[in-house]
Amino acid sequence: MQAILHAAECVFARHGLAGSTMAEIAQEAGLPKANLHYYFGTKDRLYQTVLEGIVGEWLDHEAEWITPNRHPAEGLAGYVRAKMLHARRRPDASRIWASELLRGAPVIMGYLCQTARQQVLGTARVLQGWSDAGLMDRIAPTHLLFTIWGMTQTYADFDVQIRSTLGTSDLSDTEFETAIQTVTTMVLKGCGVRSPTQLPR
Amino acid sequence: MQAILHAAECVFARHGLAGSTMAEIAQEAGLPKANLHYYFGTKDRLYQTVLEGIVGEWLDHEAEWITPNRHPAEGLAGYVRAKMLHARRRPDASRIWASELLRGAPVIMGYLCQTARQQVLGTARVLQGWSDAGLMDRIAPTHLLFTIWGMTQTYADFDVQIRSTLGTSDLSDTEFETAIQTVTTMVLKGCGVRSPTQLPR
DNA sequence: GGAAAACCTGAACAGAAAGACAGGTTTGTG
DNA sequence: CACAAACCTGTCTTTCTGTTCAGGTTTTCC
Repeated sequence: MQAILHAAECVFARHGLAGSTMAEIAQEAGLPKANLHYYFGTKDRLYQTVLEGIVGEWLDHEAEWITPNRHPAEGLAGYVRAKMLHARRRPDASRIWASELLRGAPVIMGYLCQTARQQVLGTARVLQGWSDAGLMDRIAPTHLLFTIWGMTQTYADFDVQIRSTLGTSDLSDTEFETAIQTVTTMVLKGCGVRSPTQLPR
Repeated sequence: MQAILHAAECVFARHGLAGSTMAEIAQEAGLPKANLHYYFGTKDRLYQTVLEGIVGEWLDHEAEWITPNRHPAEGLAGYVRAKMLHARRRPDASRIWASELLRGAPVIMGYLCQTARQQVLGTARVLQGWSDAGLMDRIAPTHLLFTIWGMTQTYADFDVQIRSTLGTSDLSDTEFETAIQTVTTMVLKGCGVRSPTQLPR
């Protein structure tokens, strides 16, 4: 059951929904194909289940780090780091999410337009608040989020490109730390975040 | 012939390689299925041909904008704008490229590790030169490129997410101009690019 | 004008993959 | 222990899809 979901996540991440076969997922899970159908009925339902498990992770760190009572230097840095670590720890989840979006999000459109949208707009309001309080530059809050998502997801979704450019078979921890540093710097300086030594709030 | 490639690009962008069928591409092109095979033999070869047409676009603007004799303020802003406009003008191409990378780039791995890598490293050297000349901060040059790619591609690949967040059925020109502004600002400030009023070079 | 080459396509084929199902095994429960 | 419920799986069926091929049409070139 859990093994199936794990195997499915792995296979879906490699080949996408259409490119994955129940047979391969079954083999990855070490189970007969019919077993998957016993638990999940159809391939689409299995995919949907996997996706639902991933969906929550997407906005996880947002509410934790981007809050009104934090200083943006702390909030943004923490958020970026959390997103980057997520990209490193769960690249399969990121890829499935990316693949779903690439197709136009047929399965999770509802979630995207409802729950997700509300939370993102809420986060954007916090960013706006930080700007209004003079803690950082005026910058389109939603677009700031889009750019952060873009930068961080790149490290999960397109790591072939990154690895082939750097010429390594996989990113070392130190190289990845450089990546985090770079993205963090881009965000903090890019938003003109004032030093947090001015007391928060 | 050209119609086939165009139709294929459109369909591949929507469903990915595995999710696309020759029948759908044929229909999109208004031709019988057998015709596609007459020209391209196999589905894989058709995909490869489409991809080869796209591959070149990826690095197109890099050599044009990021050159030693430009000031980084001009070079980076121009590059970002070019990439963003490309994302807007040819989202299908961007999506196919993204989809290929997501799968681990089985088809274009060779290109990626050879031609592409060399050019990217060359560009990185220009960025390094700008830093050395004191025109911008010291920042890991390759990672700077990765972040730019990430931010710009997001607007093509994941535009469902962007549209659903903003609550519009498609991005207006002015909204997109805001996006370009935001990304440009993030990059220029993020790299600490000095004002170009100090005469270039 | 005629032959050869290139172009085109309807119909059939072969393999793969999703799903159905019947029958078997284990687990839980009174 | 007995019975039911849940669990499991080998095999079969059906649908889909990439590909082939035989035969036709148009174009090119002498």
